[in-house]
Amino acid sequence: MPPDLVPGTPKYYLLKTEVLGLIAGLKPGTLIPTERALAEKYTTSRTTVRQAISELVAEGKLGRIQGHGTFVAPPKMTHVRQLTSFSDDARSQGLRPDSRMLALGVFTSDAGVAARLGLEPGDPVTRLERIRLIDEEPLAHEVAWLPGKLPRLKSHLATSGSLYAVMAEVYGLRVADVEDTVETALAGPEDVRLLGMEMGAPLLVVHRLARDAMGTPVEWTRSTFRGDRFRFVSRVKSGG
Amino acid sequence: MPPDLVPGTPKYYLLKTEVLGLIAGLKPGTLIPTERALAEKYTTSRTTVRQAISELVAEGKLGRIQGHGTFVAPPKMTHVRQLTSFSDDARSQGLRPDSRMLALGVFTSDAGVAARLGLEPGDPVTRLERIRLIDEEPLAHEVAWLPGKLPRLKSHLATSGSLYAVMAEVYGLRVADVEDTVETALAGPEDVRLLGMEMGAPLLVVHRLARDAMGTPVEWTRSTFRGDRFRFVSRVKSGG
DNA sequence: AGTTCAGATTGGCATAGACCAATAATGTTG
DNA sequence: CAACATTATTGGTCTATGCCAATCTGAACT
Repeated sequence: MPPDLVPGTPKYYLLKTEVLGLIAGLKPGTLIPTERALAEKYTTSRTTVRQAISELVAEGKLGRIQGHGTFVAPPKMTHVRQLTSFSDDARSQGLRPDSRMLALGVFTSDAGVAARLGLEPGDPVTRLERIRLIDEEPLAHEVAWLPGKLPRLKSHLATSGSLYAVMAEVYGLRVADVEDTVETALAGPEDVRLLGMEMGAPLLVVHRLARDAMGTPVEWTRSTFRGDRFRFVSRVKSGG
Repeated sequence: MPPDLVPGTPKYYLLKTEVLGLIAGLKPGTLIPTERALAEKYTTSRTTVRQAISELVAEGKLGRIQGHGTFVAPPKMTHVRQLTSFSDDARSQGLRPDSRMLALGVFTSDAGVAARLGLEPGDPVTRLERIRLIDEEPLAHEVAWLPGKLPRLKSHLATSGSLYAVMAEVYGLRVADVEDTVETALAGPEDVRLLGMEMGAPLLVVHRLARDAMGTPVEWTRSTFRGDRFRFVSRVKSGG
């Protein structure tokens, strides 16, 4: 192990840099030594090795499977979020996008949803919950709230696949501008189940409020992205 | 402790929910019981307590100071990132923005910076490194690369404070559109030193490429935000 | 009252070891 | 040969414990 140049740097952090050097240049999927082997090699405890590995996993540099081993992770994918739809964006990058609908229904809005969509609490709203996939891999968990009832949305979605296209062409809801709020969170059991990620790994939580040309809200969405596998891009063009 | 409704949920995660309930409604700054006290109260080990607390700290719900204790963290602040400047944005929200310049100089561009700014490697570029503060608190660490030499930038910045204003008014570099890439990372010793955060806490790393009306790059910036304390908002208006 | 220094308190890091759960490898059996 | 049962391997969780570092407390001393 290289010398501790900055006094006070924890051992697990030094080990982390060590492992980083170890995997530099290795192909994604390559197995690295087991935790027990690393602990012995660097004369430390498995606890310390696990702290180092855990951070590298959280950063998306390593992956691990219980009973199998720890391996070099594939590089992050980029998700471009524009005014256009998820599926069109992905396809334009040469990726294979897909969606799995988990739930679709009409509810009476609570205070939070009503405030965001500019409705009165109790007004009907449509709730659409989906898993977004790219190349068969879960990318995000989305819950979208749309104002009103939107009859036969399910069949329209099955045909088109693109929510924004259906909103515009069938219901006349045209998105003119959006506001994205990005923050971090850590994966809990729900995220682990839906997105197949690690407990405690960082998430990008994106809230989107979309409005039409009149400034009337037409969509309120909460998306949960795997922070270890994806980046998020948003383009802002000035009105001129 | 409430029953383990989902079989297999780790004890540290149950404890996390427990502590969340404990701090619900408490004012920011309120101290919670010590790690040793919590371990005894919930008949578990300090290691498990620390795993639960550490995740709550990473999520920005708790803070802790060695030798002092663990306390309820203040709510996240919102940073709106528009085409306008950091300082104007912050002031419009009633916050007190500030900057500390760490370094300013002219360099010959390496391959990465040259590619992003549309230059040839070796062309001169200006590098500006700053810490962004809101209400005296470090918010972000920024390194900006601007094409060319920009003479007397330092004194101009000292007068105006706003980089975008100086770029436009003095050097004729007008930002017409930007592309932000957001991803997660974990805090290392450098981030801890500059932003005063926890080792291993999640960061929002934002890369911004700004172009003028002709599509010529005028700024390439890497910003590191504290994910536990801030959210990031970007507004996209359609050209129509 | 103010200062200084010693101890107690609290979080930060690390160790050693145990057992569980998922996977892979192996051997056995029909 | 295929299907199944057994065993070994590997990561996941948890315990118990020790020492270090930063902070706070309070007594002793100006």
